[in-house]
Amino acid sequence: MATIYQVAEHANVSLATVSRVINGNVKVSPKTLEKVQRAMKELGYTPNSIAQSLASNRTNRVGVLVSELSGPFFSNMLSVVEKELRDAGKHAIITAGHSDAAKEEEAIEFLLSCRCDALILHIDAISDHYLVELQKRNVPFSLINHKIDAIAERCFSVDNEMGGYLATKAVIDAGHREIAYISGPAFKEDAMLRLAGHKRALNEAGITYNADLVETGDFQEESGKRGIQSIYERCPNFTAVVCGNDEMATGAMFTARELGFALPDDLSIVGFDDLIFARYTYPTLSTIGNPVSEMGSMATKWVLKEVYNQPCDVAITNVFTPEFVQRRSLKEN
Amino acid sequence: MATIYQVAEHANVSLATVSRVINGNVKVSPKTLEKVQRAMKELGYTPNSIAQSLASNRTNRVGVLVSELSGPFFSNMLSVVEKELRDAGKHAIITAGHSDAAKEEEAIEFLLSCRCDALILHIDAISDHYLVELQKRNVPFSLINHKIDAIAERCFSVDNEMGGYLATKAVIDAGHREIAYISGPAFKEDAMLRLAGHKRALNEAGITYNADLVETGDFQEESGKRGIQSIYERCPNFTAVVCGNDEMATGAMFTARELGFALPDDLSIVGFDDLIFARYTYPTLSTIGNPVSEMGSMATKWVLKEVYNQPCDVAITNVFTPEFVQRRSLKEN
DNA sequence: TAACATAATGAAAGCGCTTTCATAAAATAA
DNA sequence: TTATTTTATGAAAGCGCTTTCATTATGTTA
Repeated sequence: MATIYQVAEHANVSLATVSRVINGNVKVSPKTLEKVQRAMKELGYTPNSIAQSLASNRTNRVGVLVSELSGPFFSNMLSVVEKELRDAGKHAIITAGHSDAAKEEEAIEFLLSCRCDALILHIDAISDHYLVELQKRNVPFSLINHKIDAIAERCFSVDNEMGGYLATKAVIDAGHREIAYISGPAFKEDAMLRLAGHKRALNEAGITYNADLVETGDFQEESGKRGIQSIYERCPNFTAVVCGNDEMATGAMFTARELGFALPDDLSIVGFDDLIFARYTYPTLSTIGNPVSEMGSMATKWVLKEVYNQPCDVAITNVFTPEFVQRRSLKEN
Repeated sequence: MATIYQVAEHANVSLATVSRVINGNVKVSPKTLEKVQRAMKELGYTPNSIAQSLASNRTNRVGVLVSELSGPFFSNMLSVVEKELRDAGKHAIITAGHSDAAKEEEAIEFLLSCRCDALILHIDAISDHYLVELQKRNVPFSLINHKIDAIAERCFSVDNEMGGYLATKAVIDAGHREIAYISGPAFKEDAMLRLAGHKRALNEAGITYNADLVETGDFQEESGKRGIQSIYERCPNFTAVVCGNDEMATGAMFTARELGFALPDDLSIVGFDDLIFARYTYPTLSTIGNPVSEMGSMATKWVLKEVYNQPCDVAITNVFTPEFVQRRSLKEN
């Protein structure tokens, strides 16, 4: 592989000049520019990014932490983040935190030890305190799906309360009054916000909140099965169930059938997230669109702008508004 | 961040000695070893991987090319590959080729320009010739889901012919005789092998192959819809349809219902790949398990062994045997 | 034209490591 | 003990770039 020295010699300039045309931040005369570019082309030169990083003290690495690498929720987001970073000439170093505080911190330490220029974090368990501390270690980071007021400008999230509200409102608008709710775990902020939105919609419609109609799951499919089972045993007369996410909704669908409900005629089900498989379930799942890719994109743009000083063509949006996605699993009552 | 110099000074040895304990390949006396290790700990030293790469001419980067970053088929594989590489201290640089020859070549050039030590490739469109040429450019690579006899030892694939055979055999064993087939595109080797397996199963059962019962799709859901529609218009009396992959199977399911089939009573459907959503469809999808994660794992192990000379604890398997996964969409006729 | 400001270029140091080669210390043989 | 081999350590070059600072070439003003 050709080096900058060979290009310099071939173009009959110094290597400093070659470096300048590579980086394009300092002016060189049109004449030498052309000479150098021709030399680079003739030698098939590509800059050695490792050497660039070492000399410039920029690794061009961006650490990305998500809950899971596999699974439908994140793969779209990763795909977007990765693409935008690559287009900007940066490398994504991707890790998973598995919704566990210790593992998440370990993953962040790993990313720091890689000397990432910046981090894009989707965390589930780490305390706000840790993140505020992290800020002081002068590695810039942006946050997805989590909002901390102290650093709101670098947080990108969906309005979960609004999403919860919209889900339940759609169900109410379809004529349902006895509405079960399977929530995500209490320690997850988004789960609690969605539940809060549910309550607000009930309240607005003058429906009294009934704790017997609510069950707490863990966002996994199995807990959707258990959730609907428990609620059914307590009060079997609900006509709709709103779930904290799509995975639990598919579990609820499964068990609802086992319990003898015809779907969607006897029971309407609504999810949250609009995962890819929401279109494959039967009946297809009505849900709340969670713009996870858009959040990823925005978090990436923030990093490119703030850390790498790249111009940003769109306005930075921090909070995204969710939308109800109508499919077949919600039916008029 | 502490550098090797500071560690050397703190431990009162030369930086060459520190380098030796970091890499552990040359012997240092127990006494100095201990001194250096203590110094490293006290200073909180972590080696700068960029500097290591520059000096050693090893980037510790492994390029990974898949068809798509998002979507269920690859996310599991990526998850496995990424984890195994990280555990080995390597970085994965991940790209997508989008099943297009030009884009795939471009992606490979990109990975080469990143100076990857090795590549792990899942290609759809690139010619064998290109790959054989690539081999001469002295970047080692392994191949997933594609077999080239000239470099078989670095190819990791499932026995697609066998998979196609098993799918159709299961349908025949369930008593079906009029079996439709929706194939993947003709230019994809795996699609053709699956179809060949289908034909073999028919042949073995004494069923005459009827081209009217076969339609070619593109492995996307929509083409499953179109495929079953076309076949239905030609000969509407089939009782089962075998699909080249799960995506087309879900499309076929959808349109089958529109055509008035009750599933699985009037029509059995079998897919291929066992994607995550095969468990969410209704009825749940009988399919062929494609060990895509295992192939990814094996391709990674091959790279670690051959390129980085790391010991490998398991035997290298090049060809994986698929298995039929029984669910509800296949019913006795 | 002289005097000065400005733009373009080059020389050289340095980024944090690895690795070769030379040397000093320790172990072994005679 | 001395000579010889083996082992551990250090000095220094070099990996391919960026960047500062000094220098030269060019342009501007009076």
